[in-house]
Amino acid sequence: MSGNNNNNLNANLEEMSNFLYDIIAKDIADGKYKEIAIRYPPGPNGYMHIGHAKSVLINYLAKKKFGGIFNLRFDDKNPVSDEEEYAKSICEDIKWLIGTDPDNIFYGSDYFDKCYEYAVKLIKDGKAFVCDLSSEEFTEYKGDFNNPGKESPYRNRSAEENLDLFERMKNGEFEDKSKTLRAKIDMASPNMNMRDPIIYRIIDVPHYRQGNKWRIYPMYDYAHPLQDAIEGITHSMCSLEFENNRPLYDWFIDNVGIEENKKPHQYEFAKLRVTNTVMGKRYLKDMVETKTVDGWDDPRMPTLSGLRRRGFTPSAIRDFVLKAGVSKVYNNVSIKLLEFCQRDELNKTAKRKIAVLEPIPVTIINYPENQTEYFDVSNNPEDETSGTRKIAFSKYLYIDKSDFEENPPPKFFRLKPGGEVRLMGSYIIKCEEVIKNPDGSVKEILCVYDPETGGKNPPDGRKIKGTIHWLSKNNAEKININLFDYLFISEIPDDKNYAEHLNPNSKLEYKNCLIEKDALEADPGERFQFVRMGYFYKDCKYDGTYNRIVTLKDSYKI
RNA sequence: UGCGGAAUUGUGUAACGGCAGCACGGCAGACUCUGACUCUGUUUGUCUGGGUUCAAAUCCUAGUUCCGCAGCCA
Repeated sequence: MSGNNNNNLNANLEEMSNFLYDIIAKDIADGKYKEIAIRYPPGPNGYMHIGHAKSVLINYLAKKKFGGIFNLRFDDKNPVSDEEEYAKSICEDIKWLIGTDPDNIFYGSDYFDKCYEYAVKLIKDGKAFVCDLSSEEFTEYKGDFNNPGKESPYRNRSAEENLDLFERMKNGEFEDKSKTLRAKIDMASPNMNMRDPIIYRIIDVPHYRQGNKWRIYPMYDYAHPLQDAIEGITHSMCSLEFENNRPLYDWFIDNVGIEENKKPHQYEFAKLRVTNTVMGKRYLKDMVETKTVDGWDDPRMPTLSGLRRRGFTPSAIRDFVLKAGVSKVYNNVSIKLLEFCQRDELNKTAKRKIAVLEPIPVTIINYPENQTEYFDVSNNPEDETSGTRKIAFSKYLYIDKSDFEENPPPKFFRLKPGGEVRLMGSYIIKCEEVIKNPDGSVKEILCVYDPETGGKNPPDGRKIKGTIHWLSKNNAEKININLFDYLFISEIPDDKNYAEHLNPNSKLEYKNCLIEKDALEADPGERFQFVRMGYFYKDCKYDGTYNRIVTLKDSYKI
């Protein structure tokens, strides 16, 4: 299906290196671990995008490189936002991306009992307390960057009282938001995360997986390290914005009583950003809701479902992510790198087909009326094993509107009045006459063909610079073509004013395009290069519609 | 402003005291029955100022800029 890039999950493991893998390699060299345990922990509250792909791949490839296990763990501890549908799509997207299932699929919500036990332990140890402060009071007591916080008046409740209140929180005796369980750390800490953070809050909403079992739900900072510890994760990798949370991560690991040699450790890397699109879940959701795009799987979206529907291959996405690299620098990787990765793969694997976007009739005036002859054309000049196919030639042809210019600019090598051009794979033709519509547009072009040039060079040795694609009337089927391109022409600001940043060419729809007949019999999922137009993929939602995945590079530079 | 991070060419990423390299993009050329591919050439960089050293992107020092943290989000 795909060529060299298909193996980028295996081939480059040896030389694949980044600062995270250096840490792991050192830990293994030091004998700290024999093999590693890694996880990817999405909250099932949205669709995956290409930024998530980076995270998945960093984790999955670490397991491949160093040996061990790779868990998919749904961090599904928020009943308000987490949904089954999202979990399902994430499973699909990951399998599509890495070509296999994770070693395990776990659910953080299955650890709620364990988390509760640990919380009870913290209370008994005098390290957590039930707090009655309201949301507003909590914020006020927390202080700010310049001022230390104030201790909660409920901070010194007895362990017995806390135990009793906490259990009653669990049993649903209190209103939403009326009480929290907080860790007792340091209200004066310069790290805001350490100012007696909330570890449980009351949410009276049924959980998509646990039903009505729980009325209290743990916060990220508390649940995450425990989930890691429960699964025996060795290296917990997350994005940069959690650097300030690491001391808290360690605090919970230390105080909950995880054995020294079973303590997971958190490491941070910069998440992937890509030019000419947006990655934030809020933005993606907003674009769907404002109909800026047609849905989560709109082929212009950076979601994996969108990229998949556009026709991007998982191997190209992997290649892209690996080429973009891993560091701690705030980055903005060019979309052109993704396009390059996709072209690079498809150039080697995609069969060539001739398609005409905007057909103009061409009549070969010196060709017999009822004659058809067939030329052998390579399916892929890059791949000798791809074989050839037959293309029909007759008196009545179509060429693309863009391949004819009545008043050609300099260095225009395609068809022009009185000029010669090669019809790819067949004859050289010469433009004799242009017939116009009343509005001045081209209605038909009359040409003569040179019988000496069928699939071979002219005997007189003259050089014809231009080669264009074409279709015989009896070898043309109608299709629709969508030309997709990147979404935005510039950064979009916080005001979400998409309109003024949208790329007007991000989606161009063409009806009544023509394609070689036998292309319609293509295998599902097959990708084509429409000669000189780019790489295309049949839209899985709309039969008979082809999406352009990427253009050919500089195809029509004039 | 307190704390935590980060600064290498247009972009991304290497170099871990010893010739600043690679990829993408850009530009120029060669080739071409795809203006693609391929090939060749090419441009541009160590945030700033001091210091240590035979030698600094790398170590020290003082600054600058950018990012993150004050949700009962993650």
